[in-house]
Amino acid sequence: MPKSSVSKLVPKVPSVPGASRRAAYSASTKRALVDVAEELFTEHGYANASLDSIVAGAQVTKGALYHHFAGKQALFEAVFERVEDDASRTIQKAIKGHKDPWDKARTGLRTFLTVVQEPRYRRIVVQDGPAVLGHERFREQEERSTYANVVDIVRSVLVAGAWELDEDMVETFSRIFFGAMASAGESVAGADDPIVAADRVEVAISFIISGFQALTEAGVALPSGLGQRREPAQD
Amino acid sequence: MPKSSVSKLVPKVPSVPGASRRAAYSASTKRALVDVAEELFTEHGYANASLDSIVAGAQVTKGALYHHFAGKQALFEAVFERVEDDASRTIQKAIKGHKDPWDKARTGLRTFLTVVQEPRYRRIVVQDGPAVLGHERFREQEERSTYANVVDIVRSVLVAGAWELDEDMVETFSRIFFGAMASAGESVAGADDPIVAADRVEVAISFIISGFQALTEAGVALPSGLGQRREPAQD
DNA sequence: TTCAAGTACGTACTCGCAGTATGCGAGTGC
DNA sequence: GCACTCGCATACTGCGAGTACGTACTTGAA
Repeated sequence: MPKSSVSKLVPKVPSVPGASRRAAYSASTKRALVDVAEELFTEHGYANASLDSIVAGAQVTKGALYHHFAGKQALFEAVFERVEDDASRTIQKAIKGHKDPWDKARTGLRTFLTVVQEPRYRRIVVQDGPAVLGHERFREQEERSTYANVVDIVRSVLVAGAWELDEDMVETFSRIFFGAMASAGESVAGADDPIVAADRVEVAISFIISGFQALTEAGVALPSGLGQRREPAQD
Repeated sequence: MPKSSVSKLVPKVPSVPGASRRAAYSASTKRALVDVAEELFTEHGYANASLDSIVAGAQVTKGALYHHFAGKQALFEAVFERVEDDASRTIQKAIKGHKDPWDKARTGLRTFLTVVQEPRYRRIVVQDGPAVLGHERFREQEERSTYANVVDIVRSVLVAGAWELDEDMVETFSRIFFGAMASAGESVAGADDPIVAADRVEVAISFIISGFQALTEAGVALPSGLGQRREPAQD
């Protein structure tokens, strides 16, 4: 029994000028798939969200799914990308306009702590992301979105501190802060009172940054010429 | 003395006095299962390591597996626990004897950066752990092992800094440093030259800690009375 | 208008794998 | 010695990802 009549659920009409009618419909079902997938992946997790339930939710069949995506993982990746992009954009919006680096850092942190509380971000990016995509692709995706913001902020702060750093060191500091924020975000999201917890995190990180500033004033330099130090791994 | 004629694949003889022969054999197969599972989970990941391949590797059948474990996840949990415990013990051993807190922190960090390079730790704890166990159980497990070490170290450092902190703040700082270390560890493990990368991480974190020390000398206090600060964050 | 080609799906299957039901022999307590 | 239950083996079930193939509707050319 063909579904034939398109009476009920009408997809969005071709909003992209120049695109054909068919292409518009196609894009519409693809979006529907990603929408439903995001919802079910968030609610049940990657492993417990069956493709059958996803295509059912999107009112299509597996044929449609496999026409648009190479498989379950590819579908997840599409969802992942969207969630990450949204998060990244939210942060960028928030920090735009702040020119003082410390101020920018604080705002970025605060925004991140908000974003990380969204269920979809926690589940899809933080929890399932690494396992499903694997280290490799997970990192690749991150680099182009949220992590890039962190690098940007860290660079501003370090430059403001009048430290001369090679890029490797910026990388290292960024990784450290990114991890710190992610972990802190987790504890915030899981706290009884997220607002209080977020405040605590902010205080703690501000304190750490204060340490940076103190070192600036004291004229302490970062050791340069990394890569020379040798230590026989285990002592 | 047990009969020595049991030819090949002899399981460990009852090394636990008081335990019956049967119990010893049972414990042996259980260990074999966890051993093989650890290996295959590490190599192929949780999702791609089939129970059939695990029981085959352990030279038993699914009957044995389901006799000892409730299911695949339970088996993973046993593996996870062991890997975490090993890591925790390694770190504890390393920092034992160091009484200077800063020194202890540095040693702990260095050891952790070594541990996190073990494939089994990266795959089982870092990559698959959160997805398989879920936030809840993952955190529970962590709290009793590696994370506990971090809390210990952070507490020493903060006490040494002559700061008076409530436990919540110790928690917060610990989370932050734990996340920082985990993330840093990831970048170390993925670097072209892990030794150089580890050095960079050490320098960066040492620098941060130096900031703490600078603040100590400057007599800067941490803002206390957390939880009062409010920010109209909707709701 | 017709028609050939291709696109965007739908239908019906396969196969691998986690989990289950059940049987059975070898220790173990009495 | 005897019942019993423990530790495991065998055989099966069901679910879910992926595949092969059919088909209606578009689209562009003649």
